[in-house]
Amino acid sequence: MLDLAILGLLHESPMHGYELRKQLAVKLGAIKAAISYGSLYPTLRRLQTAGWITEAGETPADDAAVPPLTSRRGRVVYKITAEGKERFQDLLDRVGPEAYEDSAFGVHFAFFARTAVDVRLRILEGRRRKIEERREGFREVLARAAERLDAYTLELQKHGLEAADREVRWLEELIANERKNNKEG
Amino acid sequence: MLDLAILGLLHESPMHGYELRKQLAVKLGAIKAAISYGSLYPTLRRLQTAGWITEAGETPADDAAVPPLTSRRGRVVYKITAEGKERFQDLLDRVGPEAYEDSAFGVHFAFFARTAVDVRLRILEGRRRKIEERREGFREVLARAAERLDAYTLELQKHGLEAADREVRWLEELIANERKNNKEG
DNA sequence: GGGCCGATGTATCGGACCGATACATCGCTA
DNA sequence: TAGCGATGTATCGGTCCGATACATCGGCCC
Repeated sequence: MLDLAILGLLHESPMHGYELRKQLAVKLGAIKAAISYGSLYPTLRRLQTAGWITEAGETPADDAAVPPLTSRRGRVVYKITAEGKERFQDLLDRVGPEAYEDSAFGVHFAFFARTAVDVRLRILEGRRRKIEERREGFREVLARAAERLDAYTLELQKHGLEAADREVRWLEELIANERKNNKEG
Repeated sequence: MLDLAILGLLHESPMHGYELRKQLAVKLGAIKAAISYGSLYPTLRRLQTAGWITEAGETPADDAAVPPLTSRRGRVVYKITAEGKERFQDLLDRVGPEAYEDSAFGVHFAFFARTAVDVRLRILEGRRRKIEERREGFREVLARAAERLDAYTLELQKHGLEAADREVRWLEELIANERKNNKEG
């Protein structure tokens, strides 16, 4: 998941870790909290080892005269490689059922602008189906067992039902739009 | 987090792992997906080692005549201990900022029926503050950088804003209710 | 001038939690 | 009677988080 997000951002422009995290927090803000450094830096190293990104060395030392006693560790700027771009497209296209899960869906959606139309539709419809099932779960609980639940659990179920319902409608809209643009374009 | 959820459920009645997971899926359905066995069973063992739960042995072998060749491993029913109940109350009462986070908030809320009024209010207000901040974030992005975002990212931000807005209003309602009942009761 | 603080920046470690997998039993139905 | 889906316990590898550490830089107040 992080792989996709990081490759996607670096695809737009080279960046160092800190910046990456901030941009990610904005881009995925609606979906999940900012990712932690405990995930980010190890992942960056892994991506680098895999050859999908490289260090692009921030303005390489024109102040080499400065004694390296306090080994001045500056920012590390990463950029995506050609292999990285391939890998990115691969991750975008090869969508399994995971793509409908809460976290993965958000990341995929965030890069829809770079995703093929049919893949977009497949993801949106899969997601819709999933949320519909979730909604059905809430309905059943509320219909069959409402009297056995305490007030707060009940409230949580109702809130969940409402949220699911709204997400389904949101997805319907997006799907309709996608289909329309698909025909017109 | 799991500790709280499991102790809470076992506080209501003894249960075995599988059942625990199902009940949890219902109780927390609005918040998070069902917890995995890879989390559940290790946690059960941990809670048992800590002395907070014990095995309550499903109707202890009145069929001891059956040869134990196929070491018939039946269901393992767990029940909460006195120490476990103390621990549960402790977890309910000692609320730090984690309790406002997405996952933790849901679990805390699910056991509000067993939570003191002032603690309930503190959690609800903390949560509201947190979501208000999130909402503010969306507003700022939309106001300051909308033209620089692609259509999908924009859509995600708008959806996030709306969801945050609705959650704040939901929390307002709950808080108002809590205050009213507090005075009346 | 000097000290402090918050933002910027890289990095690690332990632990929480998940997804896949394995394996066994039970009751139903084809 | 064979197969299948639900029930049930359990482990393993891997992803990701939260806390923590440490260093620099700019601005602010005294």
